[in-house]
Amino acid sequence: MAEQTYHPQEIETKWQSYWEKQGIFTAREEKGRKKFYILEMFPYPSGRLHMGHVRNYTLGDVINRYQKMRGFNVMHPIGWDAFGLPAENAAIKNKIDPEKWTKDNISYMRIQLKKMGIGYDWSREFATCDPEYYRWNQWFFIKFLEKGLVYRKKSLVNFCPSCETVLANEQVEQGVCWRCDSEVVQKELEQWYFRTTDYTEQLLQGHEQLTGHWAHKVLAMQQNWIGKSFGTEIDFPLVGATGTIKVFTTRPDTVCGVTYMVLAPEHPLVAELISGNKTQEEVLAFTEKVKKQNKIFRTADNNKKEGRFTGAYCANPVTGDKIPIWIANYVLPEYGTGAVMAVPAHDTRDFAFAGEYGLPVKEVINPDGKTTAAGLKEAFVTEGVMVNSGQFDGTPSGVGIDKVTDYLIKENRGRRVVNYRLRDWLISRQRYWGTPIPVMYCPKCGTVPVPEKDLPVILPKDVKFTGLGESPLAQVKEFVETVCPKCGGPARRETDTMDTFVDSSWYYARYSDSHNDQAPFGKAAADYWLPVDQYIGGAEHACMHLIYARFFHRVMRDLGLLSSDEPFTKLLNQGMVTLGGSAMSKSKGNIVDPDHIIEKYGADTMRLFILFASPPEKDLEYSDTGVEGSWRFLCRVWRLVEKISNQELKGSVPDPAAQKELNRKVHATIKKVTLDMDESFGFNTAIAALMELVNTIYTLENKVTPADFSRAAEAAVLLLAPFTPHIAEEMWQRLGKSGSIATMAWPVYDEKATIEEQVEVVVQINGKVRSHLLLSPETAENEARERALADPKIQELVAGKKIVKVIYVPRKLINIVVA
RNA sequence: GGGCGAGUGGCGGAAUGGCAUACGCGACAGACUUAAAAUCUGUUGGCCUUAUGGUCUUGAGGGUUCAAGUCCCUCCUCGCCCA
Repeated sequence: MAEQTYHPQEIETKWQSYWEKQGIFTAREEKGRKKFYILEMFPYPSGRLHMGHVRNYTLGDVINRYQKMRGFNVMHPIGWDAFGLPAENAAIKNKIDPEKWTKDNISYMRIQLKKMGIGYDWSREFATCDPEYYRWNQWFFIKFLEKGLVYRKKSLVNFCPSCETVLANEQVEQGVCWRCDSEVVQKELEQWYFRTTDYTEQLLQGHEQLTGHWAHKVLAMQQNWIGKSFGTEIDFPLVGATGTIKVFTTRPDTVCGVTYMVLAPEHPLVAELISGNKTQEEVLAFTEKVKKQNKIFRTADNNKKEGRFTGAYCANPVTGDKIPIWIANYVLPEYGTGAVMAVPAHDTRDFAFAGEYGLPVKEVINPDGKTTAAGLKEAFVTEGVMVNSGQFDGTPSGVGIDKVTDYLIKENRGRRVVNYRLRDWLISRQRYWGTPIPVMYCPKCGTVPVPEKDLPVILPKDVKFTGLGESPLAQVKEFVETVCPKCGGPARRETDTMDTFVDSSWYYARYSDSHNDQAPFGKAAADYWLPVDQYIGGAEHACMHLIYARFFHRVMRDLGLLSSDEPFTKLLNQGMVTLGGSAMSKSKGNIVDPDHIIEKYGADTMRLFILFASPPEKDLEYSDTGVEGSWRFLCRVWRLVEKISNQELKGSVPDPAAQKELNRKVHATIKKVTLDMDESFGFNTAIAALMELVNTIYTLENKVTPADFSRAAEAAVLLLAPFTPHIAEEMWQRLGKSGSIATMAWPVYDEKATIEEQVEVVVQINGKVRSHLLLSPETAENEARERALADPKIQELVAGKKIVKVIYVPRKLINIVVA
């Protein structure tokens, strides 16, 4: 046997520099030519690539190369999500400048991406920490301000004590920080917000055009997050005082069962209601304590409900009953109106609270329309029939919701309202390594935006990192102290920076015109390239990046910067790469380093493994033997081409049936691979089909002419090109072809050639396979039936039985149903 | 508690309602070799059977259908999101 001659290390660097020198993946706008914009979520430059990156960028590159071969004008850019906390933490820990740390990481990871053979248009590369980029964050901030889409407000906010900064709602998962898993606490701070809620309905409605193109799961997550609910707002007038408490409820049918009212401790009426009360001090202390509690903890079902009576009462607008007003930890200020009408008989939490404090339970919904004699053991939360509700008695609760609401509207005590869970996006961060918020505070003029001509507000260098307290920028005198552009007097700069999700909300649009220094991007370029045709990334961004970007896109549209409604036409969410069944992580010590795989087997083997091991959406378990298998397959294809280039093929007497079969397999494979690429992201099955083709070529090697063999091998090499581009280029060259395979046209199949002359048709009796027939695919039903019944085995089994019917599925089966 | 998704050989996985287990890994046997690696050939879901063959099998149980991994209902387990 010949010595191994496939040396990926040599050919991979050779073709990587070829692609770069020839500018194979440099994209240019070409009017009239159909574009395809493929993008993967850009990486945070954490240091080195991990297998998750490898998967993400490999998937993107397969689509990139495939669509290019299909004739599209493809743009496939890359850049760096370069602002963020790890750089700052590294600075605190190792006394390295965050900028240097970030840029060193980028340099290393850029080399890694190139070593993977990803075909990027590097001319469009940028990092979000470049002032040329973040100046446009600042520019957007000011445009948003002009449009009233930015505002500053003091309120209780999520604060991560470990990251020393506030967080947006989306960045708190189950009560802990999305980045570091520390428990989030509440702090009252004055902060900047983007008015995402102006676009709530649009974000929801935009789902219509994304349905079918985005993972159902992601759309469902966003829908949950936006949390639209229809309900009734009811006014409960205070007793012995003017004013009302407004509550939002989705169950107005239970209004007669209200036995107490609960306000969130943050509710604006609290102070007034307890004022002058004997227990005022104690209740106040209680509200202060609860305000600091974690929200998830407060609302958890199994958490102990705590509350205090305010001493005040309100009246039930339907029954007129006098209702005590309580304050409790389980009501949050941001849900609905921050006040809840408590119906212990029909709400689990209210029931628990009532039990804790001995409050009455009044049943108003019952499955049979009677009352439960023994009293309720738990809340009855499902629908039933209204009881104890005066004029509404006997009404089914579904109907009751409308009836009660109509009554309240007539009485001017309520209204139909739509409630959303989505809040405005808190973008202030008390950190250094981010975009400075371009605002200053002047004692005379108040809050003054930095004039457009003065942008960018540059992030100062040589900052001290104490890791404590407010933004490190506050310590930089030269930065903070400035001059008010309005009055010329002294002013202080805002020292908070922007959430880094601002950076990633529009980077995909910047790629259309990366180096524009007059605007974030030109309209012509944006209109040519946008939206992104295919976006790829993890589903963990469903409620963060993917909502923010959709919001931003629409704002950019309304600013006249671009013309589409949605940023990402199609979205593919790749699964995780696991080892030992769990996600790779440093702390678990189950890391596989892509560099090592490339060193040992080359990038093509790594790419092939990752594509073949699992469909893109599913989790993928790393396996050394799986990598070996991919390597073996590539060696096998390589030897195929060597037989041609070394002219080892013997010109044996060709067998026409084998020639025809090989040709059929070639066309069937082109068809299978093409459909897998176009319809699903069936890269694993496409590769399986290629393996079958290669197996067939070997099997028929001695029964076909060298020309037949070469044609089949050429097709295999072309089909392999998007997956394993280096070896494909090299083989293409060795097959005597000129030009880069990356620029070749995708092979076309002949439908007629894919049809088999004879197909095996199964003969079933009562659904059980009893025999097989070889038939032409066009065999008519009559003939097929005769052939089946003539089969000796079938005759034996059918003998003496009555044939009820015969089902014939051409090319598949004949099912004889006997009595 | 609600919503969504998943559950198929020893393993990763494949199957427009039409032969379940393609392709790969692993394992076993053989060829080549002094030997090993590499490569090549063959076998490889369970049970019964010398074989031919039979029979069972896609988390569990029902149903629809000539035919169900696939559609419907009930349930179990796991994952994710929301509460």
